[in-house]
Amino acid sequence: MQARVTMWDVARAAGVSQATASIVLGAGDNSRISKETSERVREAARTLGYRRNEMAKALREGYSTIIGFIGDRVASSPFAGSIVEGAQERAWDDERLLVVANTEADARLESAAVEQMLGHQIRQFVYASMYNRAVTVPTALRTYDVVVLNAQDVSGQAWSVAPDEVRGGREATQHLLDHGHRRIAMINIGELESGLPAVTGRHDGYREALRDAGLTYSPVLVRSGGGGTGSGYVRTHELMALDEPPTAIFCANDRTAWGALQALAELGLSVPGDVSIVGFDNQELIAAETRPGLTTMSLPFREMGRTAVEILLADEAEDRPGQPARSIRVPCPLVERESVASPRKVR
Amino acid sequence: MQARVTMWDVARAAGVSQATASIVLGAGDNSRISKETSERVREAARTLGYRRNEMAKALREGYSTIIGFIGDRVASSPFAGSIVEGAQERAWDDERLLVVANTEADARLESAAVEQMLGHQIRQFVYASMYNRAVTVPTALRTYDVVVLNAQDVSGQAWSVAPDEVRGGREATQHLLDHGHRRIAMINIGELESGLPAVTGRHDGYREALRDAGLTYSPVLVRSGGGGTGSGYVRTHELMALDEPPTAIFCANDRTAWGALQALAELGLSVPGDVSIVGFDNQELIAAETRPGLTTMSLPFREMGRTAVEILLADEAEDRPGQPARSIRVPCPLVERESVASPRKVR
DNA sequence: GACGTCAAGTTATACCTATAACTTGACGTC
DNA sequence: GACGTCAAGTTATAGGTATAACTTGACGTC
Repeated sequence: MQARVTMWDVARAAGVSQATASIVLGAGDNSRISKETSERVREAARTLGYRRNEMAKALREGYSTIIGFIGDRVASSPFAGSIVEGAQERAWDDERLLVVANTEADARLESAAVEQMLGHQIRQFVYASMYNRAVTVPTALRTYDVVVLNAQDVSGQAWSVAPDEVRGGREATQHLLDHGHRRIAMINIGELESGLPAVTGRHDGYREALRDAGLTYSPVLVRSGGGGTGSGYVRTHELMALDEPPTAIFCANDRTAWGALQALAELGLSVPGDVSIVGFDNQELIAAETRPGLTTMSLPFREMGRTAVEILLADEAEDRPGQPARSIRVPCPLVERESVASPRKVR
Repeated sequence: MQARVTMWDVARAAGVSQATASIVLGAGDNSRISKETSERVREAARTLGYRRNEMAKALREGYSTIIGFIGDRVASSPFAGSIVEGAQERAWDDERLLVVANTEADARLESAAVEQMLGHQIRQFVYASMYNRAVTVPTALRTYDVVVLNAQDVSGQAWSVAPDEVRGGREATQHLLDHGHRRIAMINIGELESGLPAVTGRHDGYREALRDAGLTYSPVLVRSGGGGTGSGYVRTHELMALDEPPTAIFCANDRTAWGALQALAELGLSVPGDVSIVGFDNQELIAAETRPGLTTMSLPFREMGRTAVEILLADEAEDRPGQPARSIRVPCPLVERESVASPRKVR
């Protein structure tokens, strides 16, 4: 409504030149202007309701302060939703805006989004994946600041931030060991050959924990499934039909764990009385609402989002040119609910 | 990497003036330039890899084409996640970027976000709420184009887009009526006095459907709960303990429905054999995974997001000044799974 | 053949900011 | 008292685009 207020207006009101207003109102070193003048300018800006035109600034400086967030579906997935939230939050701490683009894993959409963002002089990007996998950063972005999120960069050029799957698997298993379990099964969420970090990493962690506890890895106790409730249900029935059934099951995601709970209920076995369960992902909608509540490893989405933007901003501040990219592993904290207890004493 | 290529470069390469390049490359009427020259310019732009500087454009025009999305938590909530996706998708159809801001319902954060967006010359906003309620559009935005999403605008000044709760409630109930049920209970997700559209609307719909079917509304069959699994569980036990228990229950959300399923399983009653259940919200994680799968009303988040942006863009195209704001109701489609069947013949 | 009309461009300018380069006057120094 | 130094500003400019206003030449008309 009210006519736009520019630096000129502020300067005029304060009786100084536009340049002086810019120096005072800008972020940089303003020691060149006396205290009194500075205050007069700031006061004028305040009363006039001055708001900097970020477009003019971006044009002048050659880049925008907006951060681009490009994801295959992350923004919306109920799964990883808060990854955007974390990123946005961190950006916000530095008064930065975040634009999001969903590419739906469509290369044409992706390159259009990249073009559009580059057109907006955006120079810092988060390139996120819905699930932890290996991705290729679009060529057009290579020259700019990119952090790969919830994924691994194939080229190894860019920084990446992903959950520490191995450690998560190890700690989940360790939690069961700590309660005294010795016969611990695992239901995975895919084939090891897939090479997906979530699949191989959680399994590796499971294996490491057993080894560190001096237990032998028993292939018969390790099953792969599809990641859905159904496979958790089926695999659990198989496991419990063994001659020596497990006293605890580490399910590599919560849906699988839910299926396990259903199967155990059907068998008349109580959780955690007869069998303990640990899940993975901490999907609130499931884990908090099953009976009993599911003890599970939380995927630190918000944290990861924050970290990714943190790296971008630190990068810019330090202005380090050739520092080698690193791959950051964010730990997956254990969320304790009611599905774990000590095994019954047999004999 | 390669030096920035501007319209000047394109113009030079094509042997024309920058103005000509602008006219050809711009969106507007370019009939003033001959076919051949136009083609020459476009060709030059293509080979040079010209990309318009949107900042310069925004500066010149006085507004950005970016759309601002401000929400209390929508962007991240597993609940309404795809509302952003829908908005972004629609924006994208017109090659528009969307910036998101999570305000966490914090007024200071909100006004900072608004300021920041205004500073970026953003002039079109979606103001979204996590759940359907009455909201007040920030004063600073009043002069601009705002569509209120998943909420009602208190002032009635702005357009709003929200789910058609009443119709959803009616259709859910109708679905049970169609299967022959006559004794249909409802477990609500809050007190009617709260005035929340989700609570009152779904209830009104339930009531209308009964009335249209010539049935009397029986208060004893209507319970209010908190919306969680626990309340669904408790209320269902109460309902089934009645002298004449219902043959079907309309649960006003999926978590409540899940609790109902748990209670019925405990009572040894089969769903849908003994009792039919309809939920609301279609939370995939729950509704698709319960046994039996839950028949429920889907909240059209993606659709709503699309619609909101659609309105913003249409608004701009038509350039209609004083057209009165309208409140758009988006229908909630029924998603059929396995929790509804005809009632057992009694006697 | 003087004039109007039209197509196809071109010139000039504004949008708002940040900063390099310059100015001005006061003060200190020997 | 000639000169250097410094504080506290100011002037001028660039950054890329869109468009209003102008130019130029060809053609048609009476």
